[in-house]
Amino acid sequence: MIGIVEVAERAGVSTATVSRALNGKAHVSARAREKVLKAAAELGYVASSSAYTLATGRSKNIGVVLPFIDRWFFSAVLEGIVNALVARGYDVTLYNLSGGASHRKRVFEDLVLRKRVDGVLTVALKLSEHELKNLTELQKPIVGIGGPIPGARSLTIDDEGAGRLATQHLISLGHTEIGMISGSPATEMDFHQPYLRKTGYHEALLDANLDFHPQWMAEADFTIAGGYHAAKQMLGDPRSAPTAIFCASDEMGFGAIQAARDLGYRVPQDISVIGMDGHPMGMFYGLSTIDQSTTEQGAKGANMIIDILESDDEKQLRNHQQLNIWPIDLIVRSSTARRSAK
Amino acid sequence: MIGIVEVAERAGVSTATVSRALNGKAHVSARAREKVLKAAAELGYVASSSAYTLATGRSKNIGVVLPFIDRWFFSAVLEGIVNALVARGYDVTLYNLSGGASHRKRVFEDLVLRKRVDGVLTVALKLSEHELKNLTELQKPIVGIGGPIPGARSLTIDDEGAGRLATQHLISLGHTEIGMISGSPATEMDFHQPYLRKTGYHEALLDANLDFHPQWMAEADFTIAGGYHAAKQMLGDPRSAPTAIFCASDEMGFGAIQAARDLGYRVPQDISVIGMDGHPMGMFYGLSTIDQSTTEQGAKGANMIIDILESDDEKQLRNHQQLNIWPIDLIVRSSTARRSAK
DNA sequence: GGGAAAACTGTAAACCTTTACAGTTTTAGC
DNA sequence: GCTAAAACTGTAAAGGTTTACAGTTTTCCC
Repeated sequence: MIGIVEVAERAGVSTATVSRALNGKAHVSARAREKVLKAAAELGYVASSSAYTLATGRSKNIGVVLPFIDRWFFSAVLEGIVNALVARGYDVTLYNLSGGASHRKRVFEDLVLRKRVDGVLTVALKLSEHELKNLTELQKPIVGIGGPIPGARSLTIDDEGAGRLATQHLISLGHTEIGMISGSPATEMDFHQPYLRKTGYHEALLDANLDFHPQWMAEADFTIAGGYHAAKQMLGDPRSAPTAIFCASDEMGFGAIQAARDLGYRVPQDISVIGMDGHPMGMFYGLSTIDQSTTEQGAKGANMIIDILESDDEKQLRNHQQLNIWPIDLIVRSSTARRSAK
Repeated sequence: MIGIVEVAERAGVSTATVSRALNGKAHVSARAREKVLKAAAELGYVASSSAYTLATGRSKNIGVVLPFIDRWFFSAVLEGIVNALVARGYDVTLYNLSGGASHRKRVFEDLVLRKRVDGVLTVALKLSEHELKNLTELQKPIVGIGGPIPGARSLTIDDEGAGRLATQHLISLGHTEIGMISGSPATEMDFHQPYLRKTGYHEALLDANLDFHPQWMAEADFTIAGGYHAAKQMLGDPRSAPTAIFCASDEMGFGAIQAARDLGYRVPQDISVIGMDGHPMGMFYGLSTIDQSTTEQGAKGANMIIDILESDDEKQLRNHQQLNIWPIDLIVRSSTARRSAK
């Protein structure tokens, strides 16, 4: 086992100097620094991170908490987060919450508090007051990606505006009977997105003086299967079927397109579908969408938290409400078209 | 800041007893244990993981190294890994290798060696001899998921058998002109899968006495876009177009179906397509496939490494070649059908 | 060349736990 | 009730780093 003392001996200096040299601190002569670097390289020395953490109280490790990993949105955010954090010399420890309430409690009280992480990044998560308090008390910065966290910093798109924009796109194509497949509010892990996107949809209809019928509103779970079943239900009754559907996620959009085809509809001649998120498969299925450059958003969130941690201003560490709005783009493809005469 | 001494004081015992009680060790009276548990709960005490690691040499943390996060296969494996590890009380630290060679070197030499992890799980990764040596020297167990690691344990499907099975399925439907879209061997991060699956394909053709033409073999990068372009090229020339295609991943299968449709082919009447992996979208696009229950495979790999770590047998920690074969399933859907008369 | 200031370096304490070892109490058997 | 053994408990060292503080060397200016 080779530690800092071995390096110190080989370089002919004290451990303090080795530490200073290796961490790029001031008060080390150029000659000493060079000797240390050489000795460390020759011995292949790497400081023990647990000893470092114990001595400094910093772990150079960020905890990322998300409800799912294998759904596209989350894995895309995670990709952005991990790359950005590694680029800045931080590790990332992953916590996922699909294990139920007791598991969730354990994650927050046990793991997160073990001084393992310097900060916490949550993705599309609603924290309970208790959880937030836990984190806040420890003076660990929290940044929420994909939805506002009351009392903490967050980075999120304007979900209401996104819902409005998608709906307005359909209206501008002449559609007057517009359905929506939204997320179910029951899903405990998510935010107000379902609600906010729905609000945007309603507002756009209202602004355009369009009718709204309850059968044009369905709830699903953000998956292809969910979108498929919801769309089939909505489009199955020819008396009330809308001519366009706004889906609160691209996956649900894929499902909706498939359901429409299975029912004999042509997309977009008979029915227009617009999704949301910017899933890479969208390009291949021609799905119009609201793009939110998910991976870049993850990277931005990661950089936000490191900026806070590395700020000289101690006060930065304290959490406080702050809302950063991330821009979105309307991408028009071949799943939306002008309403055809019935 | 509340530490073990505060708990000891409150419980009226020594820190040694607190430690033993909290870690479920023997040699603690029922009464003492109860007092400690009560005090710890009241104070909300959680042991510092860095101090724990420093004292014991164990981090209760597994490093997971993968080439991508936002591609389905990898995120599905990761989901399985994380859930299994958390269930057994381990954290997971993520390393991804999309940052190029220098980044890769840093991951292996720097981060992995900082005593941060008790073991390493690699996904579809080929380790250099140097990297393997680094890990082996530290007596840290390594388990490779999705491809054999020479000199270490691995959990993988029989890729050659999978290629043979997919091809035989097409042959059994009467196809005689069968193309394949395989991975490119250039992609440094992956394994022999491209090669092995291709071998299985060739063997099946040989066994059935079928011809093979070079234009029936294309290489792509495992993405939808890659599969799309490769299939378009292969199917574009009516003189040499095959009547069935085996794609080495479901994503490429999706792309191939789309390309076929864009060229005016009907699937499966004019052309059969079979993919591989078991992507959840396959169900919606009716893609026949070879399923390898990816998430469960991740969980199994995670459990393998913990079993090694928690084994009483010290020798277990040493790495040695060991190949565990994971079973696969042929799933027939609506993208493959009997060859129709031309 | 002398002195003060600046720059550098080393010693040792601190970070918080686990655990070997030694010491104490309880149990069990006669 | 005594003794030996078993069970429990506490003290203190160890784990590997960072850093405050004190001590040493160098620099710079007159």
